[in-house]
Amino acid sequence: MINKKVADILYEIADLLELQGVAFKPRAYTRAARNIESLKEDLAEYYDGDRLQDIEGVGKAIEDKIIEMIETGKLEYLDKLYEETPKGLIDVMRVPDIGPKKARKLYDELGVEDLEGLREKAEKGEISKLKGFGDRTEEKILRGIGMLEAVSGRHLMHEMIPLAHEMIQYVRDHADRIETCGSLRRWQETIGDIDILATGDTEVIMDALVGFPHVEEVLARGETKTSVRLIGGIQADIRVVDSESFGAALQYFTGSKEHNVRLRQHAIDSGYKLNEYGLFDKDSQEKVAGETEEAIYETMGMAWIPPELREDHGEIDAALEGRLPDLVTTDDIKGDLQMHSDWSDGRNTMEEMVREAENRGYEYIAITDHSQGLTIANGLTANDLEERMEEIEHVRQNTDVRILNGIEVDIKKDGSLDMDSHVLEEMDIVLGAVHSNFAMDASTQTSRIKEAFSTGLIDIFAHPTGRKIGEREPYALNMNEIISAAVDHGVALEINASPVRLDLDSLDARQAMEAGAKISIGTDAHGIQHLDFMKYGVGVARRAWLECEDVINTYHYEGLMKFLEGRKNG
DNA sequence: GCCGTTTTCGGCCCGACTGTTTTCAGTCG
Repeated sequence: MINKKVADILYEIADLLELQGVAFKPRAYTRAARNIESLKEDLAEYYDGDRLQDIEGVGKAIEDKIIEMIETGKLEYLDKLYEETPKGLIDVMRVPDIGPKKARKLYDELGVEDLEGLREKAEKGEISKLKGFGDRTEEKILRGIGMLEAVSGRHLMHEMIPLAHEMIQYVRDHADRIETCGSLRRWQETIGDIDILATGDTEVIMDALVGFPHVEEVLARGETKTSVRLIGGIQADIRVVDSESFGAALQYFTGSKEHNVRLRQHAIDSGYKLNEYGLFDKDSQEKVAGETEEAIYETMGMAWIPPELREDHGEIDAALEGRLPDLVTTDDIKGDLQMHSDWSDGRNTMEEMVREAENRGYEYIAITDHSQGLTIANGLTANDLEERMEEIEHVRQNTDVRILNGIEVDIKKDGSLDMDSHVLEEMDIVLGAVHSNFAMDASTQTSRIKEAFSTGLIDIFAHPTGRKIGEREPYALNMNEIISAAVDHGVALEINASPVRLDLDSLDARQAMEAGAKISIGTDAHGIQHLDFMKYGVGVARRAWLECEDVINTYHYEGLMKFLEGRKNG
């Protein structure tokens, strides 16, 4: 897929144009980049079919640039922009409170070309002498650079949720009503900052917030909005509104930005104006909705849109046409199809895992310890599996939870499986996964995996891309081919719910669903507390527009068996 | 640079907060 590469260049053009003070074009490039990024098909196929302009946001000029990139691997326009505007200025813009205008001014008047130059000028006190800048700005810049270096940027969901909850608990008693919004409410896989909305006495709530023990610095404090920086450089914004505006504020503060821009445009087109205080009739200025989110969407002629869908990925049109999906929920989950016991690298016994599954009300679980090749994870041999079976039989006698005798079998370099086929045929469920030779090129890696699918022995392809967020890039892969092979062989693709994996991600999962593939959400638990990761996987599934029928572990036990046996017979 | 059952030209979301200014531009979400 060249999509990501092309999108990144378009983003870069947008940044550079913004630095030049060019109006509107940056938005056009950003929009095109976003749409290309979320494209299901390879851009090369649009090129081959002469359909590039079918992509929303791509007109003649951007089409020409994409063609040039595909045909020559270069883009003259980008080189020209570099000559006029140093690339390092894009980093300068990432410093809080520095946008395109200030970055440009620093370049024009002080010759600042990158972060290092910015630091140097700030330390020398040259920045505060510039017109429009002052001592406070200079201090802020120095602090901002330090923060950029300390914080890699976004944070993982499971680290942010406890912090957000703690903060809400701390402020709750002082507020009438309080909710998390932003990317947390949308279940985005990584979180930039914590957004909280409340109603009540503004002064009291803001005082409570800045008194929260983890607050390191108050970044801004106004009448309705306060921003603080918490430990680890995490920013939290709290906004207080009247209860009659709560729905409008919740909508606005949940985002995404792209969804809001599109929704506000739709409001204008329908004769309204939408802001965080309500939906207003354009002519009379009369408020027609605002207390609830539902009323805002409904007044504009559409169904309420679940936060997970609010990414401007087609949800507004779907809502207008009454074809929003009936999204899967955590309550729909009947069992967990990937977990490890102390037979391989899990921390808990099978018995303990089963008790926790009972607590969660599951109908079934699959115990999927690693296979022999994964020695680092104490992978099991055929003999081990026989012994483990005795324990499974024993535990089965004391529980209503159905225990599937499973394995996560390693897919070897040549696509063969790390276990004899007659052993795998005896298992209730087989997960296949790649744990080595990540560095193959895309076509070799894709063939390797398809080869494994063609054995007919794999029920679920686990953590399909192998990525670990912020740690390891996904291996090179032709996802289109993998998905269509999965459909052909009846292999379910996993959404691995471990918060560092979330693999498939929501875009791939949506693509898989649209191609007719089935999905399994598994926690990959290596201990009882990890079974709680299910909610993150469901978050991904919801962001992928998945309904119950798409997700095999929403099926009752009989339904799941039918799927697994249907595969084997098919 | 893109787009169009109000437009093929003239629009392009909207408001809060800060710092540096004496009324507002820039940044942010």
